Amino acid sequence: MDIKSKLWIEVEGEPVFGRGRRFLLQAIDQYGSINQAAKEISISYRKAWSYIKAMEERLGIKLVERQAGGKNGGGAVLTKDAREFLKKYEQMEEGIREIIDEKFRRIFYR
Amino acid sequence: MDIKSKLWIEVEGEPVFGRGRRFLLQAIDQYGSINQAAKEISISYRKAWSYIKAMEERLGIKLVERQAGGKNGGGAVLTKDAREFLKKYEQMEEGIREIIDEKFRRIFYR
DNA sequence: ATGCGCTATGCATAAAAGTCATAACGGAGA
DNA sequence: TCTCCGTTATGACTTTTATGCATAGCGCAT
Repeated sequence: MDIKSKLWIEVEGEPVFGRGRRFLLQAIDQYGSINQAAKEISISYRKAWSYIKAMEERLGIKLVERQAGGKNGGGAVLTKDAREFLKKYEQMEEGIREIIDEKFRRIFYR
Repeated sequence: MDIKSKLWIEVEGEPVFGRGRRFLLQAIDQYGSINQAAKEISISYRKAWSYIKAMEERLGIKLVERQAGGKNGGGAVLTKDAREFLKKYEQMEEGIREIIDEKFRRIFYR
């Protein structure tokens, strides 16, 4: 028996940011390409693209600067806003998992 | 922008208990009927029934004692095991929401 | 006997998620 | 200049999951 938790941010009742999207942005930052990032975190390009589109629409912020064609076929980089948002979200998650796990052990397996 | 969180328990990777199921069991306890409970928390009887079935199968514990037919058409009551489980889960949720909300405000709206 | 409100469940429908196919872009190298 | 490559960008289809509908059976009370 395991405890699980999710943490996400909504705008007008629609999810805009969570763990999966965090992974995606981090991977884009690392690999410089949506395509490569998607492969790395094992989701389809289509899905990654939809995530980004939805995030940007709902937050009203440009998160990923894209280029189709050109050197290496193009690529994508995070905007400054994206980095700031990411940082805040990381702080948000920090420590929460531990609190929950500890509580679970204490209550269910004391 | 709001922060949301979910907390649930899994057995072998399958969810067995979360907030929705907690509401359901509490409502059954209160109303003495799956049907009435489902109406009260605005889900279909079908869904409530599926929840209970899955929970019982995965936990391997009988949670709800049911009777079809009889006085008042029958009804349902929680088993002792269900009450114990419910109590533990309630303790589990307690305080976590507050921690998350506080953290969210501090980080995103400081 | 009949009615009532309940449990029980198969089946159809709807919604969501995932997959596939295709187009366009623009630098690099032949 | 022209083709190739890896990328972004989407529409359309398929598969899976969730939801809702319809119907049957139960047993007390009247």
